[in-house]
Amino acid sequence: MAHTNAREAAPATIAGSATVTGEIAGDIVDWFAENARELPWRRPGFTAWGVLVSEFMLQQTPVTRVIPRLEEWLDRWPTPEALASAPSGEAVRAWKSLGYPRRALWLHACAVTITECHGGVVPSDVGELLALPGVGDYTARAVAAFAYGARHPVVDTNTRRVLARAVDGNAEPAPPSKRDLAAMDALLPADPVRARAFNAGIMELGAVVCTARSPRCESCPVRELCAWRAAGYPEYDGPRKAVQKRFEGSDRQVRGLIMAELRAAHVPVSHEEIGRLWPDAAQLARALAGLLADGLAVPSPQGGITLPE
DNA sequence: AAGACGTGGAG
DNA sequence: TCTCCAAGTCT
Repeated sequence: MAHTNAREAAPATIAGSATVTGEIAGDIVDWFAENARELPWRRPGFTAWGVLVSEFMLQQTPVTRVIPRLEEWLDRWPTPEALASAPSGEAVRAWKSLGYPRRALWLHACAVTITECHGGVVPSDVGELLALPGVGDYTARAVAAFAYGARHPVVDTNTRRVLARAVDGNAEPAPPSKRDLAAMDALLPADPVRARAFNAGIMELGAVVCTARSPRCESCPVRELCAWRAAGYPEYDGPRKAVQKRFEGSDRQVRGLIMAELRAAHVPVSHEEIGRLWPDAAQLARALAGLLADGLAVPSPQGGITLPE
């Protein structure tokens, strides 16, 4: 398996006790203070709006791909009000090839709601954040914690993997569940400043050390406390994760081709032009129908298809 | 509550 | 080449 060079002799450690989990949090906070990457959203004075935009872009998308889009976006639309006054199609166009373009539409809708219902200020309340389109358990708490310093458990895929290994002794986390929030909450330092650092630090640890493929256990700050290591790095034995379907030839690929065409065009794209994008007419029609249903594409009064207003 | 939803880099 | 998977959310 992939962890061969990370394995070491299993120490006799009692993992999972309150003491150990408290040490884990403290060690991660200390490690993060020394090892945090310099990222745009960690710059002093980065706005709550910037945090919200970055969290949308980071959903299922690697940091390195997000950074250039984020900088462009915030230069152009530095406030929710600025984005709200632009056509939603411009948001989709500026999203470029980040993927999952519904996020651009949702982010635009967030800007409109924030402008009209929240006085142009990104909400700090988790309930109000959850009410925004495209904002789920992760993003709502990430904004509350990172933009406003509130003490909430922030649970993403990195956090779940680190907790699965260090606390539960499993190679991989169980499928996401509401219980993850409670589990993280139990580890969260009482002090909001440290809680914030722990939330960010455990994500960072999962992103750069306790990675999915080849964890760098030799440089892990909680190596000595890790339940997975203590158990001798047992392989994952839970339910098999659903295999992601092949992208080549998929409806997703066809949707992507159509969206790329709409982004590139500044006049309506004719059905004939769309027809040239993909040989399978039935699949193409299905993809286009889906985009129309999602509001990512709209019929133009003059004929053809465009991005939304 | 599985499955849909983009894209591209790494191994 | 091909599989995995990356700061999730929605239905």
